[in-house]
Amino acid sequence: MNAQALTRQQSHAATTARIVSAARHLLVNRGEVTLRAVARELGMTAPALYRYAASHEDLVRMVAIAIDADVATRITAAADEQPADDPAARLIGATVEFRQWALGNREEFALVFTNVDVDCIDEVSSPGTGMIFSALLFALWEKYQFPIPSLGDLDPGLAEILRDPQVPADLTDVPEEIRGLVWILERAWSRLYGTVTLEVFRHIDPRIVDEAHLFRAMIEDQAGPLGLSDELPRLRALITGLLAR
Amino acid sequence: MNAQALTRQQSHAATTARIVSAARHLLVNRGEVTLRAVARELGMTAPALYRYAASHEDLVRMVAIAIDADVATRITAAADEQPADDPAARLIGATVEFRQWALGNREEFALVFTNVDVDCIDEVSSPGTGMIFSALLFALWEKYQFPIPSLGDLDPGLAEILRDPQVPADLTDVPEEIRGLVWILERAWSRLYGTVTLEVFRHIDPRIVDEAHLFRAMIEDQAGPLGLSDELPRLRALITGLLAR
DNA sequence: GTTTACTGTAAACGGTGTAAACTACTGATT
DNA sequence: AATCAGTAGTTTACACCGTTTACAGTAAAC
Repeated sequence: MNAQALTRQQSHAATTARIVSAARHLLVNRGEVTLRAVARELGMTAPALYRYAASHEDLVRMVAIAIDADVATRITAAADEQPADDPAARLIGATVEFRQWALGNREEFALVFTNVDVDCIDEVSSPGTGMIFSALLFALWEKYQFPIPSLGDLDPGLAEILRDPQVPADLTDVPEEIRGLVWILERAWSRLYGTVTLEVFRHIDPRIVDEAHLFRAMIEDQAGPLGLSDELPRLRALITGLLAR
Repeated sequence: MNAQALTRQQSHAATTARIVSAARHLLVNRGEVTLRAVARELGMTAPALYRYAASHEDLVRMVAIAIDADVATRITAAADEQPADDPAARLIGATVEFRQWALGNREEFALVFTNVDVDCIDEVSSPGTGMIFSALLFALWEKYQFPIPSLGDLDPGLAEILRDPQVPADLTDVPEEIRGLVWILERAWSRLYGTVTLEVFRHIDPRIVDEAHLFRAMIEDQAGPLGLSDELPRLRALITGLLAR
């Protein structure tokens, strides 16, 4: 019973995957996702898709989740390209990969990261982008021991939030002294997210985007607080190499 | 002849304004702009709109331009609420106003500032958001004379871009020593834009958005480089007052 | 006073999301 | 192994969308 029942829902999952894949393909190529176009791509009719998605909005949400998982995979792979004992290079690798992916896939980036409607992504069980950067930053701290603000020095309301963070779920069961790391994480993420979004939507001189001046400046800004001042020349070269690909 | 000819194109401009207004109303309330809904709002039929907009995309672009002009007006008004001889307060006022407007009008913000298609806004003749902040920052420098990076110290490619900037057009005919101010402007704008976008799209703990912790931290980050360290306590209070409204 | 240009309508075409009814098929139950 | 139920798909239909075409009225231009 189990084997065949699995076969059934496996086939369901398989065509679901094909649907999402076709939808992503359409998003990238045509710039929009249409139920009928997706169905056409699979040799089906549009109403058939309602066996797999409750609505068009639901399908788009599935696409967004798939993209999110994809970028998470890419970022992780980029970090793993660097030595395991070099958390600075790993963080840089993931950061550059995120930026390059965003610039190369503007529609997908816009769907996942600057969308008013689709926001149920954070609830997904798989480790999202935020959690990956969280882990990379934690590894960086373990090696470099850069200063972490004490929760007592921060605004009381902010400290309370940091004691019970929502997004980076893998920082639970972490001692009080390190909770300030969450604040550093949020601020670093805001800088990366903000810079990449600005670049993607071109609200700045395009030449600055092309030559990545702002992106580099953003990273170098953060090197000091993250204890990476001494590593900067080496990391600069690493960034140049990664950007050149 | 002139008076009546003006009357004609004035009426054209008037109904154009009514169309754009109705479209903005629909964008805010229904979350989308359709030609038929706009026409219904004005007691017309959809094809009539083609006398005023070449296409649906064109109409959306007109809406985006109207929103951009609106936010420019609001920001300018917010700056003018502060004393003319207090450029720090004026910059803070405009910055807070921009953030509050963005959080209160997410659809409109998304249309103008995080849109892949609509990008012809920069070409508009009226002074856009970027130019307003540019003027405010220049006034700030005139009073506080904070250090400006020399173009020679920067990356040569970057220096060349800064000598011939595209976006802030009112910085032409400005001496070489001040051209580094453009770089400061771009970086400050990237931080404001990035923080606000992150807050609008809620890619961070919502409580941090509600209590504006990240927004305040972003501003305080920039106080030092902008020569405002001594003014910080006073500006902090100003921000609190502006946010409370 | 005639002509011209502008502003609007009506009808229609193809495309969209979605609901309902219906038909095969196929995996699970007996 | 035969039956049954639910799954996956189609067909049809509806309301809405952007857009084009042809046409009518009306105000301006000469």
